[in-house]
Amino acid sequence: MEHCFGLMPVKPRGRIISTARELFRKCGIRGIGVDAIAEAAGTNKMTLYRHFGSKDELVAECLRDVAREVEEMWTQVEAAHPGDTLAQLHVWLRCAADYKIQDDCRGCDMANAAVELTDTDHPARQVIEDFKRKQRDRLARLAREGGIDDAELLADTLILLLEGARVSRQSVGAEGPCAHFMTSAEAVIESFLHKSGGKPARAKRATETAKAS
Amino acid sequence: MEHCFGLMPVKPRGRIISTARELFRKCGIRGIGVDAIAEAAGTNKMTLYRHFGSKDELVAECLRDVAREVEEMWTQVEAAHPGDTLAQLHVWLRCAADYKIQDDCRGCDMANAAVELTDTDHPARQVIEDFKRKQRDRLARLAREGGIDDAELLADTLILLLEGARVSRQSVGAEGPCAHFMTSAEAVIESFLHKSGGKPARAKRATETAKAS
DNA sequence: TCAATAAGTGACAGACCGGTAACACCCCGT
DNA sequence: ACGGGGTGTTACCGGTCTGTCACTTATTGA
Repeated sequence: MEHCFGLMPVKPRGRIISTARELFRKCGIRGIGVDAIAEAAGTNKMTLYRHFGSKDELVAECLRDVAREVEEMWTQVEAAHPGDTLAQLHVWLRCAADYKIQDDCRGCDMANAAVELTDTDHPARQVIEDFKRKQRDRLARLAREGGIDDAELLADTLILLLEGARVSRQSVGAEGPCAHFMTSAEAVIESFLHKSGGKPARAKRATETAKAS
Repeated sequence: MEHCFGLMPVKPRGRIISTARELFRKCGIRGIGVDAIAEAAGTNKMTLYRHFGSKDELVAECLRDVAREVEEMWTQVEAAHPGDTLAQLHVWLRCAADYKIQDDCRGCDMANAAVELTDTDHPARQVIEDFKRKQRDRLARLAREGGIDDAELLADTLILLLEGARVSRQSVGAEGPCAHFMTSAEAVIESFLHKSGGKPARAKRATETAKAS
């Protein structure tokens, strides 16, 4: 019996990660077994264990893969609006909002894993924390360089809104509170801009100098 | 061997629900077995199944118990500030914020269950959706009666903030973005009050009364 | 070409899971 | 006193889970 892997990586390791991410998302981490993952990836359990050592390590590696993907997305966002940090912020929000539209959306892989993996010593924990912390710092920097006074507070508020939208979608669906995510976020940014008063011009230059480094 | 159940209900059924809620929260729904729950509740698996029929039904019943508890909390909040809906809103936020301070906080049971129970036909799904929908309507009503123009948007924004705070706490801990939840929420309410313009006199008074408590 | 490395196979261990059966017990109201 | 319902106990079923072993086959690079 021959398998047909569309855009799948050729090497087993890549296929396993790709398949595992998909199945973890669909069934939950505890809801799918390594055997099923290996079979869906067109390989077998032994090869999976030779590459990852344990299911927990596979989970951690999948989340590292997610982090890499998001990192790529960020470089694209920066390339699309070089120097204009506020525009980058808006594009980022738009990306997140669009992502939530998808039918099979199951929220944030990182946050879901944090909910499901109750063991605080799980190897994926560090990955999750690092990722979320980096995301927070990046957002705060964007806001700061965008000339917003209370940049940290804005960043945290936006993060809470996004995390909330993703988790709310799984509770009450796409027509629930998460439907207004974009409006909420834009309104929050607007109110912070008004608080900061009028110095967005200099802020823009500051961003460019920062990028030059 | 005698057990010592502090404030536990006397009847097995009550003890099972109470214990199950605690263990589901600590270990995750899929992370604890019915046998362990029954034993921790000072009874056995057979009694558990005679009362609930299946683990899935036990989960649903636990969430119904959560909903009952929150309902009680709401009646207390209303009793504390009768008629002053904005004050009720603030107290509700404060309760949620205080709850998140706890060390063993694992976020919202409902949302966590929605993340963990990937099967859309799970009996707990209906409980979750009903609960979240009711919560949303109640918040919107409070905001509307508090004289806020865009009451639905404010309600949804606050819900997203709260859900986000709860899930973020599990990813990056209490010192992450969720630490600013109260500040974020108050700022959002404030900006909505300003937008509403015309009739903030009554609303503003309500805010101050809430702060005074 | 040939050797080293990667990948596939089937079986198995040991644990745990949800759920059921049969039977003994104990308390409580009549 | 007695009868019945709620409860406790033990054993068991079939299934699934993670992880391992021994062995065969394919791939690759020198």
